[in-house]
Amino acid sequence: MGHSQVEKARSRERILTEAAARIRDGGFESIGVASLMKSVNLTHGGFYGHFASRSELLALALERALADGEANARAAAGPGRARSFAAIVRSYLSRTHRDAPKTGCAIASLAADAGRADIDARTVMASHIETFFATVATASGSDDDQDAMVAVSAMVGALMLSRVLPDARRSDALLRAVRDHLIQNQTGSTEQG
Amino acid sequence: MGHSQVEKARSRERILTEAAARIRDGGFESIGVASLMKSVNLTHGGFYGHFASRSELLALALERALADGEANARAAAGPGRARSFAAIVRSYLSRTHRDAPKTGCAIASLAADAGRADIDARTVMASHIETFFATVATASGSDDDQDAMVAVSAMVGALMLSRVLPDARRSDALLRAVRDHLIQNQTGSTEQG
DNA sequence: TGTACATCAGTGAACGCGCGTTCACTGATGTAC
DNA sequence: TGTACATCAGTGAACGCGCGTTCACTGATGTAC
Repeated sequence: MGHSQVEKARSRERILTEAAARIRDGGFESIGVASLMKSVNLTHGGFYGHFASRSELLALALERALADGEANARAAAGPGRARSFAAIVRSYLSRTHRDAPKTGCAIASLAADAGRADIDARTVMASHIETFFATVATASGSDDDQDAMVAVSAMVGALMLSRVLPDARRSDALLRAVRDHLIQNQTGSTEQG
Repeated sequence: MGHSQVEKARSRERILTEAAARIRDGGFESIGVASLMKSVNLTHGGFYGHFASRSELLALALERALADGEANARAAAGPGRARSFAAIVRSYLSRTHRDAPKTGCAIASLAADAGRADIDARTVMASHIETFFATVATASGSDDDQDAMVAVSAMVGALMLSRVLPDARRSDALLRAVRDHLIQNQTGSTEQG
């Protein structure tokens, strides 16, 4: 059993990573200290050597989840390549993304929870929402973010709704409809028929 | 203290109504049997005279919340008048709606929770999502619901995101951007510049 | 390099608390006569 | 209409359970000499 300082840092990392995945999958309430530690092969007592409280962990896990989702989006267009607006939309509204909330956009998974949370959580998520707006605005070559707001709202909404629909065909159809619409009416640039 | 059958039915109604408001405000986890009963001026023991379990109440409260939200939307355009697409969008993306989740659209409040829930909850919400698609399609005079899907996704996404943003000005700007965009590019009818 | 000791990451039993649920009870309701 | 009684809506104490948190302990780590 490892007890070195290096391993402690690794343990903390594993706890945080697991927590970030879990909150996206099942919401904040899905995290219990005991079960979280168990899934990382530690016992619950050790938790407090890493975090002051469950609440502190949740705050850190939210930041981690948001950063994770952003990093995933960044990687989506392929290594090194700049993301086009279409590439962002295609990966965000893919079945892959819909079916993997654990590793996906934390804004879509946790916006409702954040909306009910304290000002700190909302502020943290807000900065990531603004980043998303800016990223989309840039990708579509727009100077103001009005159209980016529309595109981001549609993407987040469609992803969330697609995760509710139990009929796979309808869920797919929803993703496809929003994807096609956004790509055809390239927000930010001139309207295309 | 009333104990008649009529009052029992009223009690049940008050519990359900309160629960439907609460889950939209704070999610399913915000409902505790004791505190729910207390806010309706009853004691926790009586709960089980009305519902078999907390879980049964939650299922009923979800249906009620979804129906409530829909009824509100139906009333939004004024009594008796058919809702135009623009009227739907304006009321859905109003600051009033954003600031009153308790009485607002349960899809926006609970989509993430539903996405994580069992098939029953997802099926119930799915039928209301489909109704929303159909309502918007009809209001915009379209025969297929592709464009309605886009509009609904954008509305739901924008409402949720607007509830996260702590800066009122940014939140307002988001609602306005999506509202204006949807109304200008009347989905379903011919594109307008 | 080897030994002695302090540190500290992780263990697991124990805690207090709040929760959903049960149940014996109370007293108003409503029916039978 | 009035009385006697059964019903049953609501009460509140008590339950078992799981949770977050604490803490005395263990044994590997890593430092001092």
